[in-house]
Amino acid sequence: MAGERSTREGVLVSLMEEFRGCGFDGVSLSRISEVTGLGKASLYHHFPGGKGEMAEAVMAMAGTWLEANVFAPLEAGGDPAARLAAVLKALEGFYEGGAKSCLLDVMPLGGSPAVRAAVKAVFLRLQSGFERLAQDAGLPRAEARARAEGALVALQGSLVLARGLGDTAPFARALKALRRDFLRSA
Amino acid sequence: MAGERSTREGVLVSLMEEFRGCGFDGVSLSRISEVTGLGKASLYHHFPGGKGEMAEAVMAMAGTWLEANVFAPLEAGGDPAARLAAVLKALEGFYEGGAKSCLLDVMPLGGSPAVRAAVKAVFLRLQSGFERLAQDAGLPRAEARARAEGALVALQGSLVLARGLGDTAPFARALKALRRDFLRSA
DNA sequence: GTCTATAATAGGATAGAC
DNA sequence: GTCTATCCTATTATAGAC
Repeated sequence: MAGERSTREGVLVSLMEEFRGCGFDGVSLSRISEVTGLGKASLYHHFPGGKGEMAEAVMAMAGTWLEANVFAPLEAGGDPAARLAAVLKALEGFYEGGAKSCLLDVMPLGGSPAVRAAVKAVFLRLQSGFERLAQDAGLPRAEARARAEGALVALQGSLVLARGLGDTAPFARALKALRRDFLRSA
Repeated sequence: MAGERSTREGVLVSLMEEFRGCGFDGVSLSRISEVTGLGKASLYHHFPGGKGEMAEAVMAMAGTWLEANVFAPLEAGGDPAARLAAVLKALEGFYEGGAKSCLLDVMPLGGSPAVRAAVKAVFLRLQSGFERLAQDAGLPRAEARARAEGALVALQGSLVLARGLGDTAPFARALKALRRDFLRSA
């Protein structure tokens, strides 16, 4: 997910960094022009729909990344413990240990209905993916559902706390607790 | 905390609703003028520092509310179960059952250093307040610390999830779990 | 304390050359 | 595909009358 600046993907990576750092409304086209190295007109060549389309494209790219690094392990067969470890490691990297905010948190504010719909869809798929993982580990359906929601709450909440405190430790502790407890039998 | 629109407190209540609904950058002075019923010049009469000062005033008012409805019960003596119940009931009302976002989540994006400092201070005080409550219930210090952080994570995370899903149920479940488990002996 | 009016700037978006 | 130049609107903020 590293980005050469000249490719579309590189532009989107820079865009994502801006959006998750400042939120949709906090990012200006001038700023986007700076960080991507592209003039405003060039940006409109790539994203005729303007800032709204840029946000949707960022959500789509994040979706692609999630597909490969989170949904796939969650929904694949195989050892639940290994799948959990893979997912948490991927998320730890994505959030840079708690230093970066989550698009699912910051994008709904100011984002278009399409962006909000994407956020909702991702939350639902994460929920069912974690639920599937917990069930594969032998947990009953109701308990699996509760743990899946708990995992999403822990990830989002600890990121909010980490940002507010300017300290990544809460996120690190949340990951540690998930590794320890998520699959533990009831 | 109900607001007549003409008093300073009423203006601040309207302001807080806007800020927590759209974030700092998502709120314009025109919008603020609409919802408060005051012209822009009048707003600058009350808040010479402009939007930044309005945000700081909102944080201050929220701090006052927290003082009376959350910090006081957390830090008071008396039955821990009753204090927990009072705090959670107050928070449930403040967030309207999960329908409203938290300033601690949305204000750091775009907010001034003063606002971010206020957010951090509130998180620290909440952390130590919940920790005190758990200790008063007989939990060892380390466990009390962990539960306090867990409570903040659960509140923030469930609010993020509720907003993203457009469904207050995660917040309701988080409150229920806190009522059930926060003081339970280890 | 509130208003109307207005400035000054930043924001999103487009035209047209290269 | 990218650029410079420009447009239009919204935004923040202020002046000055009442």
